[in-house]
Amino acid sequence: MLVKNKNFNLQQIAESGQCFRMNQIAENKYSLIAYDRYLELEQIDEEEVELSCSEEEYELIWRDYFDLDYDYQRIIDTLLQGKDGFLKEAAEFGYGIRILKQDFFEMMISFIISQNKNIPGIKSCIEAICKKYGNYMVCETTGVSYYSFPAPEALAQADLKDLRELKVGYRDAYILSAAKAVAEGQINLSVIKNCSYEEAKAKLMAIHGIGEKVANCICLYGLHHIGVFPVDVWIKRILKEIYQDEFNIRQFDGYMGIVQQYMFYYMRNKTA
DNA sequence: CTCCAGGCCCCGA
DNA sequence: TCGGGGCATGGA
Repeated sequence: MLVKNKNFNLQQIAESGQCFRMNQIAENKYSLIAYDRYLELEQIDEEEVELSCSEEEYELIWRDYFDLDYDYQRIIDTLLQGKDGFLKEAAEFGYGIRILKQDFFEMMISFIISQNKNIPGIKSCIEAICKKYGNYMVCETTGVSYYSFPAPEALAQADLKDLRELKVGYRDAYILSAAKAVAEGQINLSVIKNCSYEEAKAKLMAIHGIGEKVANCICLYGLHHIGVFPVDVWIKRILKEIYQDEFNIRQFDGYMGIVQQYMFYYMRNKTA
């Protein structure tokens, strides 16, 4: 299944720090596990990506997952035509990144794990959790075996000692409280999906182990509130060192989260 | 070896 | 309401 889009770059997305189960498997080729499925993707050229799935599956899952009906070029152009030098560089550098519409529960747990961890560390914890609490599956089209991300009910039955063995550290209780909140109904997906950003954030922050930053990431990546501006150590560094703490986060009202993604990605990689 | 990571909780002021 | 210490652990 061939997809044409001017702003669809696999490497950029895989390394953007928003998804943790997308990995390079060969030159220009990536694997992805999401929504209980396994997908392989190949960057054919700057504007073309080949997906290892049928057109039906693409229409059902991946078109929406990669937010392919949203015009990211418009935002890139806005930044490139603006007066802000840092944002120009960030837009040029982050060209091809999109904000994925990932699974809500997976984002909850992934960003709880993310606190005080680097991205390779986050990934290894998530894989360990999938292997222990997810389902063993085999992809029909590729024959590749993998573990799905666990359902809330499965993870809610974990005990702290077992979680600790997966090297999640002090986040064990946070993971458990979040899984129980979903499994027991305090957080209901169909309800929170229809909440405003403020309501969703408040519900999330009521969970032990979810603060403002993690709640914002869940809202942005798990609920697709693209106006949200998560502030982590890298963004803090930008706000202080580049803008002397005078950055106006209201200047891109309604899509500040996308701009944030370009800023984060540029700052994290430009000196690496 | 040391330093740091897409932070949060908890405590004392 | 705000600031700082403590926290588990692996990667660099």
